[in-house]
Amino acid sequence: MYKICLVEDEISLNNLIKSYMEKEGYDVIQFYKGNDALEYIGKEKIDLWVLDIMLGDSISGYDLIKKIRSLDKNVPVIFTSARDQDLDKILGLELGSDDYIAKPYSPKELMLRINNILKRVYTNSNIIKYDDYEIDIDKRIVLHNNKEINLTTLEFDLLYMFLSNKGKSYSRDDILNIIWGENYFGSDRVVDDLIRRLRKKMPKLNINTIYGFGYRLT
Amino acid sequence: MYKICLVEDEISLNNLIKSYMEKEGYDVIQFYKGNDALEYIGKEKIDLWVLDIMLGDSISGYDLIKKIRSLDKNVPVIFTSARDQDLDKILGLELGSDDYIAKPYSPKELMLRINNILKRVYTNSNIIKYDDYEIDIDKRIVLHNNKEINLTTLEFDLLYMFLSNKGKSYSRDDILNIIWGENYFGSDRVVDDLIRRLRKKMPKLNINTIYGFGYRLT
DNA sequence: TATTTTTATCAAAATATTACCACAATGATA
DNA sequence: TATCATTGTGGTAATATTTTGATAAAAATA
Repeated sequence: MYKICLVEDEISLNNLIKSYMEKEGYDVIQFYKGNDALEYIGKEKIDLWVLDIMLGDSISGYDLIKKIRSLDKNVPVIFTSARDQDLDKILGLELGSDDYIAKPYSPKELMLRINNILKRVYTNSNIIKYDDYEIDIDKRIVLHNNKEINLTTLEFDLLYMFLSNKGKSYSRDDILNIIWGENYFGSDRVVDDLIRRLRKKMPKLNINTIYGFGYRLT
Repeated sequence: MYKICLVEDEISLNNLIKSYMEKEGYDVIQFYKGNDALEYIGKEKIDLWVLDIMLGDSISGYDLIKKIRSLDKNVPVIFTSARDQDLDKILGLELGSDDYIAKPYSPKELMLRINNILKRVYTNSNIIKYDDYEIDIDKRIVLHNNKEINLTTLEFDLLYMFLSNKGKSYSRDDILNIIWGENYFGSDRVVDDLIRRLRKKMPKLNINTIYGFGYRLT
């Protein structure tokens, strides 16, 4: 599920857009004040920002984009504005995959744009999301709030096994066969330790122990 | 400098796109009305057309493309449209190097498409940049601050493999298959050594080792 | 509750993998 | 054939990872 952060000081518009987004199945974090949004940046991994340029307080959309970009050069951002001259400023930024939509816009149009952008930016990649983790299968890397978590080959394979069948229970034998292959005949206690290492590196992973059987990711 | 002709009846969108194009360094001729555009066709040499299908007056994008094609069979054209069913009609045309983008589109996306098409159609060099390196794929040469770095065949193939999918992790087997082909049955230690040689010649290349798996260029 | 079985944790030991180098083999070229 | 550039090989050193074994903790069982 994509997480969208919406910053808009017109309260009724903000709520309207939010409900549209939620209807579409997005997870929405909304802010009415630039200050609150500014403080929030970096706390959670956001997939798309929708920023009004003119916010009621001393913080503007420009201030927000600067901080956002300092932490993530690629996350898409859609600006909204009522004034044409703001466009030039935005163009001056030349940063990331930005987009612009002039006020007054129809919520429908905004939603179409959002869908398009998310599809374009995230579709060609093979990325699985879990909590705040982003697991890129092709690159074999795991990001947590844009910071890379370094997994060994076995650890990554185990993680991938769990993710490719979320909720499935794996016996120790299953895991040995999948990760170590059928020619491994050592002790099955290695599984415990691999699980331990993965839990340690990715504490938010919900790996359940099934006593007397094996493990499961929920 | 490329000359782009933009035909779009939504005035604000037209202006927005025009300023994006100019920002990118293109020479833009804009029309709000199909009639004006129709009259203009053939007057100047245009490198790329961006046509809205539904124009406000009696002339549609289809009428324009017919006249354009009667004079130039190859000039690339990008259609824009709000309606899905228009897509089928366009595909039915089967003319020239056309492209299609659905409304509402993000200006960024349109610009990306435009850049790609112009590059594909008008340029025959294919140069990838990485740090201070310039890699010319067709000529198979690498420049570093305008000084040529001499790579062997295998080294260049490896470099090209990495560049064609930046960030992707390649297992040793992947690399053996891609570089040496499927009929190679020697030791996979050749991979290490090829990596070592490439690293030595191009030290700024960020080739990561994935212990127990393979390598990745970031 | 006491006992047994299973799992978690940790650090040291064992193992596996990779970097590096020099040299041998190969293959193209003059 | 001699020369040259390139590629493959094998050994060693350096590194990263995994396994092991001991003990503690937790869960099931009687």
